[in-house]
Amino acid sequence: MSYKTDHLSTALRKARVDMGLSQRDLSTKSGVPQAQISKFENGAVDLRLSSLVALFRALGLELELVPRKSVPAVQSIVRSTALRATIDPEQFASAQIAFDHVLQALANQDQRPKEVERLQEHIDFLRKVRIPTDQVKSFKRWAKYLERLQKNPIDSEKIAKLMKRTEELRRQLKHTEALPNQSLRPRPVYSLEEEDGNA
Amino acid sequence: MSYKTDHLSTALRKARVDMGLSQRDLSTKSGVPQAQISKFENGAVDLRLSSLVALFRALGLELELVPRKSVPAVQSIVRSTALRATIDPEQFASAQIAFDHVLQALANQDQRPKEVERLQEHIDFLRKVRIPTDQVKSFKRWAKYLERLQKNPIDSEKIAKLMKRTEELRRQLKHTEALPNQSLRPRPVYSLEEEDGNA
DNA sequence: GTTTGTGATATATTGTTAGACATCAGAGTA
DNA sequence: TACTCTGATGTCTAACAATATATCACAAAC
Repeated sequence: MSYKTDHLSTALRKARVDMGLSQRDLSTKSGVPQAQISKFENGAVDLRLSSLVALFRALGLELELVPRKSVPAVQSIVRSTALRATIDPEQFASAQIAFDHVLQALANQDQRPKEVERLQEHIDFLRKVRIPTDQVKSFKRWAKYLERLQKNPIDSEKIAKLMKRTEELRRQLKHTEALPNQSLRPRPVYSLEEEDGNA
Repeated sequence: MSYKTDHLSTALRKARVDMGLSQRDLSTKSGVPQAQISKFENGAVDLRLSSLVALFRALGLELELVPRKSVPAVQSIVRSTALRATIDPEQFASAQIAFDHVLQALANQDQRPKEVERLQEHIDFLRKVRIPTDQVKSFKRWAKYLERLQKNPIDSEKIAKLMKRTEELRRQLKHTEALPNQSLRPRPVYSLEEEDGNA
């Protein structure tokens, strides 16, 4: 790699990790095979523009052409807007769906209304914060557990564990201030149909 | 071209033209064949990153990764710093050398000291302005004429024509204000050795 | 300790750019 | 008219990305 484009590959890796995506996730989102992503991130391949663009677009990034003397100014702008990682919207959406399923299951059992209420409050909190980059992994683990819960019958033990994990995640994020003007329409527990994917 | 990178190709063409470079000039500067440049500018090829970077670097441009929401801010910064085109430094340097050659020839003939003086004044002016993008072509034609002069014996008729063309160019640029703090060390007529190329 | 997710590699085939040349037509100039 | 520069296009071979698929080692979670 003599032509020094390391910054692009490292930026890709950083952006991907910050969004909590694995190489395989990004592969399905962008259409670029996981093997290619790995090679690119390690500087072992000279990608074509089309592949590059596909990768970056999937991460919400654009390639811009900047005069060399304006590079510092541009980078400072970018830094200032990217202090916190934004979880991949699709990923958050599926976490929400899973969470709603669980809540619904709990409501059907109409037991422990107090716990339902607390869980609802927690997810509302998570909905309105942005995850600091170093805690994306925690969020992802939590979301994954939620998905697993969604697929299996729920007993009281699992509910307890969900409570515990949710509160632990929230504790980790307690230093994260809420976004000022993010509308927080209280999503009803029973509305499960409004989501859909976008490629 | 479904992946819509037109802005990169049009930006390349614009930057290249603004610097007064032909596709072949850019080809020699960047190492990318002229045919590829033509195809890329017309969206007929899916270049590899290394080729892209070589092209952009040769024009003093860098590829930067920008979050989609920051793109407008970045573009406005770039626009504001690129109001005027900067002539390719190497190109200007060779124009200077040619000009000095001509001046020296005139000095050796030690005739028309007044005209020598006026020409010197003109080149000093050209040295300290930036060329508006729509007049790059005029500058280039003038520089080319200078180069031709350098290679052939100079007679009084040619001197007259050089005067005419130089003054015409300067007239075209009269609305161009001088750069405020560009040091204008008066280059002596007889120093011809100080230039050298950089790839 | 078994399962799962992760990133790094390997192989094989296919497709296309890279690269070096060669034209070629149009515009501008001598 | 002839000459020059410019950008677009075509041809050929070799190099290499694109793609699909399969492992593999490591770590974390259950």
